[in-house]
Amino acid sequence: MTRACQAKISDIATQISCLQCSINTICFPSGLDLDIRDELYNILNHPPPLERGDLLFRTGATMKGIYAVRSGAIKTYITDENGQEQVTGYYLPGELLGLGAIHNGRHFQNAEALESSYLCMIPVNDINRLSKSHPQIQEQLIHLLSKQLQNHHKMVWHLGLKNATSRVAALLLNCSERCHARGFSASEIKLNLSRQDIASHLGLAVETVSRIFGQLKKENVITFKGRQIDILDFDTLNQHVGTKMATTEKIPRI
Amino acid sequence: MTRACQAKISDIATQISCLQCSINTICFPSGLDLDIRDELYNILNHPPPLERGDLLFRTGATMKGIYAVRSGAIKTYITDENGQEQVTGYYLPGELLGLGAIHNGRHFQNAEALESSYLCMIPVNDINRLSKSHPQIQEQLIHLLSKQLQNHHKMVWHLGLKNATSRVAALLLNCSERCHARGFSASEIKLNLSRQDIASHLGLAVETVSRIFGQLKKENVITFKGRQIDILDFDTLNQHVGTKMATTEKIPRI
DNA sequence: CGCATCCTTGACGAAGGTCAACATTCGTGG
DNA sequence: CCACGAATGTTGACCTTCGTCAAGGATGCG
Repeated sequence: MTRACQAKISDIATQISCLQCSINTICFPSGLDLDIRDELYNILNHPPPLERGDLLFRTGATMKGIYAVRSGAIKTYITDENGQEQVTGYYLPGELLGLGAIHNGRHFQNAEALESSYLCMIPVNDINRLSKSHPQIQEQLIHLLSKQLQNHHKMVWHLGLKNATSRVAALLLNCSERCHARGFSASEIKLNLSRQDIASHLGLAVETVSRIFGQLKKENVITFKGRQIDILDFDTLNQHVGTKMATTEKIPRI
Repeated sequence: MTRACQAKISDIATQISCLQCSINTICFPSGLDLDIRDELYNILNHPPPLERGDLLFRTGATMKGIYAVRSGAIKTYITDENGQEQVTGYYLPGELLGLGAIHNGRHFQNAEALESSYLCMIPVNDINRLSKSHPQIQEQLIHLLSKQLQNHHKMVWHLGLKNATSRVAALLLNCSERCHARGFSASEIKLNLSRQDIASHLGLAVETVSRIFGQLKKENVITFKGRQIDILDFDTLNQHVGTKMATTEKIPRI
């Protein structure tokens, strides 16, 4: 499954700068002394580029540091005792992965590149060392962890939806929202998960996913060619999920 | 829905001491000066006890602090535009809730007591103030956030299982594991979610949950009376989920 | 060009949702 | 303490949705 990690990163369309990267508040927190910013920049580690199918880490592996996707895409999955994969998440440029391993130093799932991918990594030792002298770094980390936790709450919500179309709609909107948050198009998304990956993530059969995609296309809700998806009708997708996604900013009702 | 928050906490069986509480590493980190421990103890806030049905916080509400369940049980849920509840999680004694709101100061979901419940609360301002002088507090918070993130990865995995029995089995094992981690019995669990709550959480119909419970009882995998459940056969439940749950400590494969 | 992988489509059957009736539990007030 | 009603849980019959199996296309890579 794993191949040599020698990649030609051809697809720079999905590459982002540190400005859009969600890790940049760690790398370059505002208000820090210049020497610390330099130091942070120096410890920022660039692992070898990954090609499609390369593993970034495995279940049980020792955590080396926090990864940020710079370009490409990563999926995480669990493998059960029969060798069946179950996709638990996907990570787009600017997003962090591996945070769940901080507390015990071991990864809980496998992480695999969906396409040629560049990553940044902050070694865990350096974080610990630097954060002793600079509490701001920890503050930022808490912020990021909390945000990711909230994203997972959303995911739990979406996976609890009762029918297949709703779950697919939720996935599409979630992907759209995350792309948009990173400065990409909200409507033209490239979700590099295979139909099998999507099915596995949502607890569906591949054929069901394929049929739902076909159905949504027929109803002019989306168009797609392979894994390039264009959302035409956000309202209909939102109706399937049952509520607007932008609940984060909802006005308190009392 | 909400009633007056005047509770007689009669069920002290599920009450735990600070020793088993997952917040205690924040409240009383080892190696801290005595005066700081005193200060931490003083800022620890005890909100009025909740009765079944009382809301702890609502979607969109300003986050006041981090809550820890001391006794009782709390569920979190999202309400869609049709007023339909969808349960996104439940919290047992010793567990924290509200961590997902740290990054933006607003709660994303509703939290409601499933039974008479005591909580502890650390006001967010005090955490911020104290952690400036005591980085250990932040370290602990990062640890706890990471752990909860990993729990959510598990939940995403469980909700992606393809059939109803697997998802119910995963819920039971998850509850059992969490009870056990707090020093309660792993086999005799009191899951105070209604069948409707369980169904909503797992994306099933109430009747399906009821039938699966009945089926598992007939197969001598569990027994139950109302919401008091005894697990008789962990192996069968694990087989339904497809893998051992105790993957956290799994040996790395390379 | 040819093979492998991924995706789509159809036919069929099984799993689970819906509707309805009934049972049980729990809280309330007499 | 009992009686009543509301809320919760269970069971059965039926029907929809989704999974399975099988075949055929599309796409990409060597």
